[in-house]
Amino acid sequence: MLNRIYQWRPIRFRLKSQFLTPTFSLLFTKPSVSAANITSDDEPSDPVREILNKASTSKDLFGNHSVRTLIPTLNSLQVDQIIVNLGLEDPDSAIDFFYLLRNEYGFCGSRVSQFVIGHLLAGKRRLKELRTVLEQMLHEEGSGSAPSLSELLENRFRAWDSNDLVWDMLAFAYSRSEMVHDALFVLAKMKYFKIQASILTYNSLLYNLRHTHIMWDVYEEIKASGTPQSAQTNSIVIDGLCGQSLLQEAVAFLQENEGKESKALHCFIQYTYVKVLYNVLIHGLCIAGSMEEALELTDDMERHGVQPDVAGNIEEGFMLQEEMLSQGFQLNDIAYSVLLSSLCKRGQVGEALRLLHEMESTGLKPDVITYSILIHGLCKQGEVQEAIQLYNKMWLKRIFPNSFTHNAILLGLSEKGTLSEARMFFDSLTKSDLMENIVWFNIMIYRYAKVGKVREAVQLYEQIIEKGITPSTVTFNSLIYGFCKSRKLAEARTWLGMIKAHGLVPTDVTYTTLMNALCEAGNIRGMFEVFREMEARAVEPTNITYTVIIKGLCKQQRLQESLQLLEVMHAKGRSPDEITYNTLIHCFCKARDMRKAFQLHNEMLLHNLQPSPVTYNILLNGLCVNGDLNDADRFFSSLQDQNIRLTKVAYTTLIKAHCAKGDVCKADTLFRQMVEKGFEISITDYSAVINRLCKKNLTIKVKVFLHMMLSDGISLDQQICFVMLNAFRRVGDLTSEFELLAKMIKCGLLPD
DNA sequence: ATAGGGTTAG
Repeated sequence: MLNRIYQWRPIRFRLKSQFLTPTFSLLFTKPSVSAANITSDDEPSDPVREILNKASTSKDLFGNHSVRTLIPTLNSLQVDQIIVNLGLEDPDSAIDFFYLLRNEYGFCGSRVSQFVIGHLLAGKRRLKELRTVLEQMLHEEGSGSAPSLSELLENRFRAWDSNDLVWDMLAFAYSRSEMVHDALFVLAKMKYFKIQASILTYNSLLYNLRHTHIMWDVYEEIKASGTPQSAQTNSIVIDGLCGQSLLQEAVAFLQENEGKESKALHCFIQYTYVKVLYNVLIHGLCIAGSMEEALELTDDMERHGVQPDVAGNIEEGFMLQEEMLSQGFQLNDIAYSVLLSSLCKRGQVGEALRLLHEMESTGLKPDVITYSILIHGLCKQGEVQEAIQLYNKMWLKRIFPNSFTHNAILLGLSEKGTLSEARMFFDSLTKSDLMENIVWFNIMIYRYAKVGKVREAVQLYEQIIEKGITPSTVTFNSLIYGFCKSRKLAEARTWLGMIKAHGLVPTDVTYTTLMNALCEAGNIRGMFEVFREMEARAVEPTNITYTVIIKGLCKQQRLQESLQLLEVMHAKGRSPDEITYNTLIHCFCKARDMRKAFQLHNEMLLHNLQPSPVTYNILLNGLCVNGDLNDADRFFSSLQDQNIRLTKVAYTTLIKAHCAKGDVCKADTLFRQMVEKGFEISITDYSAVINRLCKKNLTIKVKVFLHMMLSDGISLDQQICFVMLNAFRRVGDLTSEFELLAKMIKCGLLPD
């Protein structure tokens, strides 16, 4: 049967010269297999006889000086003669002689010598060495060599002890070397000679062929040959079927061949669940229109060796899942974790929590990993309180959090909670007996830096040094960021030096942070100096670095150069993102070039970049400031018509413009729209409108907005009250003035 | 077999 599978292409017998290293000035020029035409009966030539004589008289053949001097003069034929003769008398000497030639003279022996040694090793059950010798031979011969090697084995070694073992090992070695056709050929020969192949050889072949239909031929062959199967055999078949997306076949195979506790089943369940999950997610993303994410996920899937289904097989996936559940197949805890982690990555934490409960109700025990995945997911979604509840729950269950868990919580607290909350948790971590983690410090230092508390940041740095913890480049980057935020650029540069002093390397982030600060300070020359140092140190600029430079160029009105840099980015594959474009669009708006601004917006779409809400805010503001307000209105409406996501800023931008330019009715309408959309309205938003109305003495409208604001439950502040009082006074509206004064007294904004 | 983390640009 196996012969049928593989039709041999004509074999070209390859002449291979074998070389001793040139220092020994001897070439073996005989083709490898034809060199085999010797037997132990051939009359040995002189050096051969001499060495063999020495061997029979001396125990230590290779310590013998005259043997040593003879070796470099031997040719391939003579080596074969020695090994064959030694092998008959004293196998150990033959093996030692072979290793000596190989290790000290770089000579591997002819195929005959290798097979002789192979048989001797097989006889001594030194199977690993046997495999190595054969693998080396196959490595030298390459694929397609099975017929010639088989022929040699067949003609010259048929009667040798351990010949069966060598055949089997030859097939195994071919299979392991991924020369599958050769392995099949050897197997076919073995079958012809009625030599039983071992299950190891079969499994290896099965594994190599598991993604082809030939797998079944091998499988049938195993069954027919009566070779006892190993536990691995079925797992390989299942793995292969899953890899070929033949899930129904896999189920059928399991039902026929496996109990419910088997390894093959586990292999299957995990595979299927991951696959079903991926497909459901991809399907969902396609429907939601996030093709990019869907494609990303498909890549991810293929990287994990899972073939995605063509769209439409999702239903099948679900049915399969149900079928499996109805048959009493159970997910194990790890399969649940895989599922949970994928859901969390997609932001479907609620779904993940539901699964956690399902898991618990089926009697499975979530472990520290399960909990960490969930806690991390919750923190990423900003649901830190939920995460902390879960964290407490795992303590109650005596499942102890590890560094994964702690980092997630600290990061969540520092992002969503208050700084002092994060600090309390940080202190509790550093006070406990845990191994201290530089990442905890980095998180806190960055947070302090961000809010301008450089002193606290530096104190933490000093703690790091006192405790003997090694700071990372990120530590210094965050400190530099802090000094930049506090506009202490000279000190920021000092810390750049600290990186080097600690034997660390400044990164793109280091340089970009500094460059941005210099740019903000208007020191474009300084920015370019840092950029030159970055280049000199061969630190690759990122798209962020380029964006900063573009910002700098724009500041100096070097708009053409900034556009050129945009091209450079495209050319270098450092693709500009929406922030790059926003920066540029902002610059062109400022330069009152709305045409170019919109052209850049279109270019974004061409490059498949989704303009962000910020992009629209910039463009809207540009239209409000530079153009006709009607243009701004039209643009705004068209965005609304296309259901494009807008932020509150889009509304307030337009509202402010209408207030300032006098169309208060329009402003009023927009304001109500904004409220209806459910945006949270603050005193700043009301103040922005009221301020502008007061400036124009439109006190009637001021009273409308004041009323709206109070009924919205927003309390007054002193500043806006004085603005209104002045306006009421200017227009002579005494009643309103006194009413407002009374309100202020009530709120404690004025001493009565 | 199952998990991740800190820093830069509008």
